[in-house]
Amino acid sequence: MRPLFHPSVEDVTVEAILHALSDPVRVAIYADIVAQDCSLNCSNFLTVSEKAIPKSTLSQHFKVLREAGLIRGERHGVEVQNTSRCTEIEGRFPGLIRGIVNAHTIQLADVARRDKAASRRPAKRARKK
Amino acid sequence: MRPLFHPSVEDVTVEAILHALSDPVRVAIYADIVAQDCSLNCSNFLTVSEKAIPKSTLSQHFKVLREAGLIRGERHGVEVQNTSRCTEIEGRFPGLIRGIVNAHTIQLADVARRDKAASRRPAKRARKK
DNA sequence: CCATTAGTTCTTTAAATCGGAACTAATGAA
DNA sequence: TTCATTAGTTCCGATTTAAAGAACTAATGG
Repeated sequence: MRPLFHPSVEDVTVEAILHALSDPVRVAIYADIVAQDCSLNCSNFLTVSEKAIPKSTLSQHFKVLREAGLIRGERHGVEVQNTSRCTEIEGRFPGLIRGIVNAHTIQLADVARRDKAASRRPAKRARKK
Repeated sequence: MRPLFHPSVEDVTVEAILHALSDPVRVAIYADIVAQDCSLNCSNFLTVSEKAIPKSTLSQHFKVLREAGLIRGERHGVEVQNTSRCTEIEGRFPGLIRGIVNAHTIQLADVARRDKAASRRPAKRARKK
């Protein structure tokens, strides 16, 4: 089984990073990998935000993150261990990853706050047109 | 002629911002608008990096940037004046825009440096397969 | 050798993107 | 007013890209 492909840091592009992280499922995965700094296999993510995600889709998501240079995946027997490459990327694009992960955290908090407020409020009916 | 739609800052999402800026043409446009802090009409961008871009495509790009909350567009007679909303976004997601624009600048410099090095080097023929 | 587990690849279907052509709205000239 | 021009949008067909079920592969433990 041949090892997974990874671009070298100097081949990493801002566009690829932004594209990879512009998908809600992928940021969730990436944020998780960064948080526990490192290592999580694919199947740990079979559900993201209470929604089941087919593993073919998940496999593609990991591939996109890998090819954008955001994570490194090493096969260990039957499973792959993923680690974030954020120090490498920080070296080339200082502040980029931090800015994105931070923004994502803020947004998650905002959404949680809004949902909570909405559940305390009487059900708002659809606005008539 | 009705005014253009703009999301309020709290409705802006990280995903939409990253998606908007994951396109090379759109980052180029956005970086330009941010640089001259503000105002440029659509047709100033009919060519990006020596390549002509059809105006229907350009119109869509501006729409994506607008709806992501990155720029504000005001109609002045027949043309639209675009300004960046980066202070607003900075308020909600500190460091996000700076990180991205900065990374983009670094990448542009790297590409220029590489191209220059390549032009000084003898033409490298395609690797045989 | 077989069963199981973790991921990948293939294939079909659905959605997003690109760009040409036609259209609209504002402005200026005759 | 009417006509031409300019700036942008909208519509639509063609191409790209993404999603997910099914079939497949590779490693591991009986």
